[in-house]
Amino acid sequence: MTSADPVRRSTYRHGNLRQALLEAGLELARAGGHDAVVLREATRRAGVAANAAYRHFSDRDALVHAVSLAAMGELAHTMEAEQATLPPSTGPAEAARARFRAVGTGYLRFARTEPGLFRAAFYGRLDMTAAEAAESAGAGGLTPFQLLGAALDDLVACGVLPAARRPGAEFLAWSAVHGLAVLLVDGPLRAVQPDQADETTRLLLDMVERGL
Amino acid sequence: MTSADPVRRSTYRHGNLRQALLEAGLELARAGGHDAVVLREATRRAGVAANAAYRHFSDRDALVHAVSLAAMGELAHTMEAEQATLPPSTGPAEAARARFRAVGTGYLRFARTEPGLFRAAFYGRLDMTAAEAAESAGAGGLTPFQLLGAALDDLVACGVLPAARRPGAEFLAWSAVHGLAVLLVDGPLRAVQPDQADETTRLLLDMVERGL
DNA sequence: CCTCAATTGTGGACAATGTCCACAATTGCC
DNA sequence: GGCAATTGTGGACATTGTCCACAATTGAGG
Repeated sequence: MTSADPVRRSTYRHGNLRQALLEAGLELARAGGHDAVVLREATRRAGVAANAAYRHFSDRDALVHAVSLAAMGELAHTMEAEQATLPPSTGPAEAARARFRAVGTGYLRFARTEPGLFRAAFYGRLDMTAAEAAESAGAGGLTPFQLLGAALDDLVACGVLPAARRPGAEFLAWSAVHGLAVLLVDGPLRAVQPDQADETTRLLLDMVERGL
Repeated sequence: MTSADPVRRSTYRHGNLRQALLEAGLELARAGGHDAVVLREATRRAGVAANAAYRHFSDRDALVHAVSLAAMGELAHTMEAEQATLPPSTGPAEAARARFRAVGTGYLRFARTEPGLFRAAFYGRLDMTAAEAAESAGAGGLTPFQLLGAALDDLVACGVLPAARRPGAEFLAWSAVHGLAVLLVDGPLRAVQPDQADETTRLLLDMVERGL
């Protein structure tokens, strides 16, 4: 089942090829990560000749990069959704703590629910500009990285995290959560049972909270 | 400069093709990570027809996997070297702490020094058996994962780490260090300056020590 | 309304790669 | 000394990314 949906069109122009290619690329990435994003298959799904893609993406890499940003956007959505499910807390400090943990659990939920998109989100030859690009943002307009930063700011504002520890804290928390995600998704920990993964997630966030 | 060293040989048999392919694969991985390991190029460098590889590896994936294990072995060596440079410590607790940190700094040194091998070490469709395979061991016979476990055991033995926190601790420490490594090597943090990476490494290990 | 240039798609081609099949050279065991 | 297993070779095929020349369509300016 390589090519699906060979859309026949009557007009010579496609109309919205760039978007169609991006969506096809996202589907491919969802199924197999960034290196499952194959240009020709995307054009096939869009019902268009292979070369047409080059009118919208200079390169296969350009398509993959666009897919990366979109995948990061989906990650942001999952993180927002996780924060939205939080029960009302007792106090502001507890609320800030819960929001912070939700950033991590949302991140890991996404990685385990959409492993292909997760891998695609972080392997497109990207730098920090990608982590702050508007295309990578969720409904609230914040990228995953910015959601983490906001949660950390809240921790400081509520006195949970000493201000002296704030600088660079995003990279520490990010590293810990990202590391577990990578090990679970396509690292040596891929075989662990879901409930064990949940438990490890909890322990990891405990460690981060204590250690930050 | 695709194929180098087109070794001419007089005998029909190569003599040690498997090893030659593995070494060629390691060189390719060193230069470009696991997906730079291309079967035909490896055979070219070994001075042999492309199909000869199939007598020793069932698949390209099998070659990549062997390269992964070998790369993990090199990682183990770097970690051992890092531990070997430790100055004599004041007490056993300090020594255990230093050995533990050396595991992390060695890991990150390897990732930054040999990014290609590092990537290759962790993307070969591997599970925990790879982390404990003899091929992945260093001079001391321990794999990177086992070196970490030993360091944690020492922490417990010296009373630095409560025994109740020991179960699963390797996965927490590993996640944190691995995450930073991945973000630095081909994640969004690839552009940070070396001294900033050093500083972040230090902060990360502080966090882990406090939080474990 | 008509022309003409810019835009967007098409078709054919090329090199590279992983992998398969049939065949050849060599080795070593009985 | 013969014969079967092992190890390499040669040629082939499908797939992919990418390039070049060309075709269809669109839209702006006269």
